[in-house]
Amino acid sequence: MTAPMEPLYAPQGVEERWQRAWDEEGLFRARADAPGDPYVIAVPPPNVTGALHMGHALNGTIQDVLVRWHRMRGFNTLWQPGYDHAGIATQNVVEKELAKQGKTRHDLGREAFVERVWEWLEEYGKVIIGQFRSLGASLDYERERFTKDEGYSRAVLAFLVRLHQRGWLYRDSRIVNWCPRCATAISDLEVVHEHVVDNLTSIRYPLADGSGSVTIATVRVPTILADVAVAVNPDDPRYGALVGRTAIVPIANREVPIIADPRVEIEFGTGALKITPGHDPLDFEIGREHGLPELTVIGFDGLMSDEAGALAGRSQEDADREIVRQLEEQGLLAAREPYEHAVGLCERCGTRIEPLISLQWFCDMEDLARPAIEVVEQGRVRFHPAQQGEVYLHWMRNIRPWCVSRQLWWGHRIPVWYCDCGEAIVSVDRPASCGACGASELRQDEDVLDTWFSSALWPFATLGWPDDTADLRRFYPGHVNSTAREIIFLWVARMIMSGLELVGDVPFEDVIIHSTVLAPDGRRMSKSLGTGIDPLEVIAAHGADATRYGLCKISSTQDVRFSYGAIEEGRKLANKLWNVSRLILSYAGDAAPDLRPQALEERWIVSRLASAQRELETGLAAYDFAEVARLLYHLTFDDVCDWYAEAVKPRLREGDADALATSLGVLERLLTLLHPVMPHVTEEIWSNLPGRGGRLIVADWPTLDEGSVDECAEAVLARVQELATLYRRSGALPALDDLDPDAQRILRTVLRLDRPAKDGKERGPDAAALEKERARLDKEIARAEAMLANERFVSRAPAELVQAERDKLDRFRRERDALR
RNA sequence: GGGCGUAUAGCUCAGCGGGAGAGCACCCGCCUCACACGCGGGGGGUCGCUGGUUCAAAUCCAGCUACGCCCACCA
Repeated sequence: MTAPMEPLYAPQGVEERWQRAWDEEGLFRARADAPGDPYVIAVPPPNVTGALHMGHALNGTIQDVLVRWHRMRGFNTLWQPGYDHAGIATQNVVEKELAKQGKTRHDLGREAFVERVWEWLEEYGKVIIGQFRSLGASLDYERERFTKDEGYSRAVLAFLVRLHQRGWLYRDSRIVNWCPRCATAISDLEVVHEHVVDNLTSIRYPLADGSGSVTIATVRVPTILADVAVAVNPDDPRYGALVGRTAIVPIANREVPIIADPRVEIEFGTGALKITPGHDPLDFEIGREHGLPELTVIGFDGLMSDEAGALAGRSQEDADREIVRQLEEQGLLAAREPYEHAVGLCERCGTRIEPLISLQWFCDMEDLARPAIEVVEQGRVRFHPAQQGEVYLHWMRNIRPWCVSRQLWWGHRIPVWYCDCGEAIVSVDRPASCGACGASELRQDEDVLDTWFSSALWPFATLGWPDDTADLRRFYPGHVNSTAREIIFLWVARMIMSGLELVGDVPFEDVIIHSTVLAPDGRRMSKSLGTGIDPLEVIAAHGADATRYGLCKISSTQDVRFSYGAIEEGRKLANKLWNVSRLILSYAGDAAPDLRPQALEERWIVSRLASAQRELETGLAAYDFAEVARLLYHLTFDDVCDWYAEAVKPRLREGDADALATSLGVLERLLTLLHPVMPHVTEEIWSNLPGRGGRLIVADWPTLDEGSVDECAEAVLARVQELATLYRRSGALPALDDLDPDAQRILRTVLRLDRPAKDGKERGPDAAALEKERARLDKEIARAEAMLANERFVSRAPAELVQAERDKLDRFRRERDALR
């Protein structure tokens, strides 16, 4: 014992001390040559610029509970930590720093800017894994990896080369989501949608032969300058005669064909759609299929471009006003009304996305997706909860090409070299010369890869892939990936695809999609809303164990409100555990722990521990951490403290050898079961156990045999508990003659029947309480009798159910009689 | 527009085919030699609404309402 155990458990100091000790003793370390079956989880690499938030805390807790449980069961556990370089996010952070000095990245130039990012990371980045420590996360901190580490970077480039070899990679000018502020393309998954109110403007396009006009509707008036066609649905009876004729785009005065395309919605607007391949994804597709020109009037800065003529350099809002004014003058404005619709925003900076045509690298995904669909269909990869697997499958079955290039400076530079002769060489290392013309003047592609392109390799690039390392052979495939719902597609799907393609096996078997933690009022936790709760502050105030318990407790549903009540419950559990340990240790001191029970309360608690363990293991295996928390709470409070400890106390005082040994055994077992959820307080108490060497973190998890549950003892105790409640409620104690002597002793002990009453305040039978109890029993008896009188129930319900009802009726009648 | 989820005690949630539960809050009684951050007892609920299936529905099915999330090329 390091210090006398105070009645109030204070996690502060204790937790930090154990975090340091476990680490220094190397208990988190995983070695390829260590014994035991491997159990592997890779922590979702947080952004290098990030700080621990509640989602990380929940996810870290879930993973740590699993990892600690498996470690105790003798698995060779590897919980791999690390960081994601987070290309666009990190670049934005450093650009903001520069902006404070009035500079842009272009003032520094590419090399100096990237150098600046590294410096920034050195000073301010990479703090979050350290914050995981305060949660008690038993990560192998020595294995910290970064997606921009040298070895990891080579893996990323090797992935791209492989895709090229497979023929899935291609470069093309296509329409992409362009963020004018970040000045880069982003993937569909990095676009967030927000509802806004714009104007829906209906514009008359005169027919070239002067025979009338066709009216289109748009929310983006300025883009009419880049219109190249008007499309109608071929099945639209209103427009059948127009197809093949020519319309004139107002302002631009351009003659464009009227074409038919089934993707035009007959119901929407006027049923006629202006086609602008340069500024709309659907129009782009229609344009390519109909061989239409691709005009542009908006530039990469989001402003009207030179092609917009007189409006060049103006904002789209200005252009909108100006064009509407002119249309009105010309009598071509048919209608203009407010219209609510969804617009795409950049996930990182909130800027409105411009669909623009640009030259990018794309990867066709169908062949990558096919095996990744199969492994989920076949159950080789399972989602928890299972419905999330359907979400995954739906997306995978409709997968679209992935735009992997980004016009950023911070990231993995695309390993493609261009020669003036037109040759493009895809290679991990810079080629010495052009294979086609022999020239040595090669230019590397300026762009970098999507940050998710590198995260996709996390489960095996961290183990040394593409090299055939001992780690890779030992620790791949892994077992569990626990993550947030919003990155199923961005990350989980791509890991499964890359693992199957590059290593030939799934990266993990179970995908846990954990809850989204909402603020206590049900709103999203966010800094800007002021609804965020910092887990570090919660840990500092209530302790890591309490926080872990609380997070487990609330982790059951898809969305869950953060609750201080759940944390508080965890704190009370830690305190309760601490105090019952003080009780047992103060008596049992140097006894040798034993779990071969003699007396009834011992047989009972040993049985309870076993059945609770069984339920606990079921809960853990099903990733039902809320159930795990519930079980541990009731096991500790109700079973161990309120009943076992109360019952055994007099025997402990008397120095009964069996009681001393068993109570220590019970305590040890309880600490073992609690350790995965509450590692610090349990380790602290464990270290106070006399003559107990070693650490709880690596202690043996008990194995259960067939006879570990004593149903008889549990039944007798249940009867004792009922009688005690009846007495406490009514002051009346039924005859005990039919009770086991041990049971009578326990009842007398917990009810303190052998103690003299104070101040003559002897509590006699309470007539009202007794009457109430009688009424309750009468009701139960009537209900059971009615059921058994129901012939359909007796004949159709399962026999054991009918028997159970008979047993209940007997018991109720017995108790009713006892109350007379 | 498609998909998913949630509606049970004042609050946060469990239960998911046979006696309405937990924690917190509330009321009453206890400083009982582990813990007053504790112990014991108690009050409080047409289990969102409407139908259906069943001997039996909080629990299964259908529809409705409200809220939340994800996906989506209706301009």
